[in-house]
Amino acid sequence: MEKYSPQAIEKKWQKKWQEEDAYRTEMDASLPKYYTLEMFPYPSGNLHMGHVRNYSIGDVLARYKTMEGYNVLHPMGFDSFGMPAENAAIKHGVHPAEWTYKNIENMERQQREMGLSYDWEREVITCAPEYYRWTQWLFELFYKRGLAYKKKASVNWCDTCGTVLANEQVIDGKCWRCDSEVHKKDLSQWFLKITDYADVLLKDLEKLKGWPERVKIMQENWIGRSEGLEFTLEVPELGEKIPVYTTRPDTSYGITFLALAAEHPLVEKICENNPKAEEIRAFCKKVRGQSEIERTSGESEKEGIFTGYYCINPFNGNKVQIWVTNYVLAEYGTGAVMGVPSGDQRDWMFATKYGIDKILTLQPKDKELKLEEMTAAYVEKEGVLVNSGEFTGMEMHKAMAAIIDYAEAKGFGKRRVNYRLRDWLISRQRYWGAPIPVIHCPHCGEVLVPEADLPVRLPENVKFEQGAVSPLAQCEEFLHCKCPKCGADAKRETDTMDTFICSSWYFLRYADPKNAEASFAKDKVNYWAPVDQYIGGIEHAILHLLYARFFTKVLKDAGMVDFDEPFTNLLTQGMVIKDGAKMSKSKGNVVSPEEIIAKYGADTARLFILFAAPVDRDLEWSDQGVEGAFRFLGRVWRILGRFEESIRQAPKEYDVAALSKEEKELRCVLHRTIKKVTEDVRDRFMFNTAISSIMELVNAFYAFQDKELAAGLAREIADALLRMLAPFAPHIAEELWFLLFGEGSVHRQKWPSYDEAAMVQEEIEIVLQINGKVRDKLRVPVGLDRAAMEQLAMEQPRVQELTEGRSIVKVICVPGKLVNVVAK
RNA sequence: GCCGAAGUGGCGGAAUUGGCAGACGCAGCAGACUCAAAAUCUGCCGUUGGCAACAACGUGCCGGUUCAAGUCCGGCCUUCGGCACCA
Repeated sequence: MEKYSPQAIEKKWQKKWQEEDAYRTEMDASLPKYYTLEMFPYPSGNLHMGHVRNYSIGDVLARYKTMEGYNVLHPMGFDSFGMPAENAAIKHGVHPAEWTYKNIENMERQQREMGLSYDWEREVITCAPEYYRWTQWLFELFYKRGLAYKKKASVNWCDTCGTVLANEQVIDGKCWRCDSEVHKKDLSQWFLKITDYADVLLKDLEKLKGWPERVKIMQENWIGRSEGLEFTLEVPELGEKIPVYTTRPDTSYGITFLALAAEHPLVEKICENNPKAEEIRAFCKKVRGQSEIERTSGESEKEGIFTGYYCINPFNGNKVQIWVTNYVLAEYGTGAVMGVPSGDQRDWMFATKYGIDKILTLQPKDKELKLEEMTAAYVEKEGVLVNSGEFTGMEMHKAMAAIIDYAEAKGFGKRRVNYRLRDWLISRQRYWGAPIPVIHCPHCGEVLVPEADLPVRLPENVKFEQGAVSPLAQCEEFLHCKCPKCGADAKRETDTMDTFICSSWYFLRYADPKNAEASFAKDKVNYWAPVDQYIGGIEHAILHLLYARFFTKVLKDAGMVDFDEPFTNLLTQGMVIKDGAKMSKSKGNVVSPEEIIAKYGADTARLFILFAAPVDRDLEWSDQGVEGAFRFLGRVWRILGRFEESIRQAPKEYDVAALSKEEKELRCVLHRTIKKVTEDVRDRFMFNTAISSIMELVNAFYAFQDKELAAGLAREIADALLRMLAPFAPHIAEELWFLLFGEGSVHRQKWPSYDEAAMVQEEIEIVLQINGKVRDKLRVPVGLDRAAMEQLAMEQPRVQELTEGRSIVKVICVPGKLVNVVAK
């Protein structure tokens, strides 16, 4: 055998696999299916180590499940609409499509060089008209079901990107892509009604047993369900009622002011014929002009202005001042909040600052509170009501329910559930996205583009200029059209869809990627989906994973799929870091996968990245660690080379009983390794320890390098070793399989099974402890009972020596493990 | 502030059900091979004391349960992540 040379053998097998369509998958209802999926990448141009990790994990699973006899779907595609392509167009004058497809070509090449077992026939590219046609079709489905609507709203705007953003895309008040500050703008925009599904998106998290707890908690927080009371306070002077929402109805008797958001619709009415109108308007203008960061950051000062008007607390008839403030959110609840200084710290600070009254309504069971002695609101989650009319003396949690009942009975309030989740803003003022298939007709209003006319194609002849409005809005040939209903001159919608729409259903398209009649055939999707194992980064915990769940639920309700959750199991991989920080160009700590593969081969790159850390933890990149992985593959190569002759000539069946004691022990190691690796891969995704075990097996094999070894056993080891190695390092396993066994791919073999009988040892080592400390070790026959163990232990000179002159309190025996002698 | 995860040798990490702490790998040290080096193969490798046998200590900190705790319980500390004026 020649020297291990990954460059030569990897190219050879990649070519062969491609020629033979080795990873083509077809639907086969007679086989159990397994759908494993890695989050598809944005075609930025090059793979980074995060991709390598993601795909290596997925490929191990896909190959392992195939060997276990599953019909495996393992596809790949590109999430190829989005800003960077358009920015490249502005900067370099290259068309986004050209830039994107060039990048896809390069990344595909890199993926092929990794030796990944994708069925490339199923590739999905979201910017292709054959795909976005169906994205548009799905938009129309949502529209017809009342789940897509356009409305004027105060929305997040990023100047740098020149577009609006969804709430989920605003991180700490900044744009998720370019990190510039986001501010509010009043615009007419398209939304998807994800809030209609808030309740079921929350409730069904319970079904996701195979999801990491932290991801579920993040979604739970994001949805933000709360229960409370909505009730109205009358404003007699204006003949108006102001609704408020509270989760603390038990404090309702303590209202001393009412706080309106600066955006509240009543503010304008309040300003009519109001001597303070100018002042109030100026205050609102100032507040609304502030950025999200200024308005919400940390302990920003609470400010407000008294309107001169009063409303009536319906519980006790108290007259309550109406204020406009900077700390009430317009979009949450009703945009108006009851102010209870004694029960809420923000209200306390506000009332103190502006000299507003305070009324105590809650105190601890065993202690009387006095307002004059308090320096902060009483916010504990237990207490008894005071100054609360008929509810005085009631325990607060009982009072919450009783007060809600009271408000409902009197007809001024209602029990209500509230969510933090807002509707999903999906329109983008950009070119490189799927056009929203809507036509605005002066006579008919909003009209959907007829299904037969889909896709609404992106025009190719457009200009890209820095800071300009969307190229689509300037493209006359795109803009002007006829109304499909009445034939009048009409205009197209020029907004495109958020790319997260494209990625909310791509995993379904893989089941039927070339369907030109529908987004997918129902039987195919119901065979393959839901995804059995989804793998990707934690950064999508809310964004993509919430949207995809929403889409799936809508498609279920529309009768298009039979399942209501898209991803049965989710694995969130850790980041690849170097020198303690995430790899990034700005930090200069990027290691290029392409260079690593060129130097050591894909097998080494894959093996290292799977071995260096458990999949869900961050992984510290180590150039020396890569060397180690490479050395290990070399060791495998050499030890099999050492026994090449006997492996080739050995018969499949051989007499195990004739093996020497040492050989039997080696065979025992082999079968224990098979068991361990199987369990680590199948049940725990502990690829790092699976690889360790294979290394231990190889080390045990090396003990025979200068000795005679029964040919049958050498063959048995080589056979199982290569099968186990195949999912991790597919090329070297294939090459050695070919060299040693000739015909047939290792990847079409069955996963090895272990022989319990081979794992039985005649003797095992047990530990002797005195008072819990290890003092000796002892080889004993397997199956020794407690009494015999104790007797044997007590006979040991070491035990006698150490317990001499002491009284034995008790002796604990754990069969097969240890004896602990407790002596005083 | 609320919620969550993590903390083990020089480093990455292992210990799955409470039962030998440190598997496997990296780095380091030594030996074999070689004129020599590289590569390869072999051995050693938690800390302290000791020539050694061995002993003491050791899984963020303090305490507890237990014959036995990295693992269970109570109380903290640190780091990272998510949410955060959500009424």
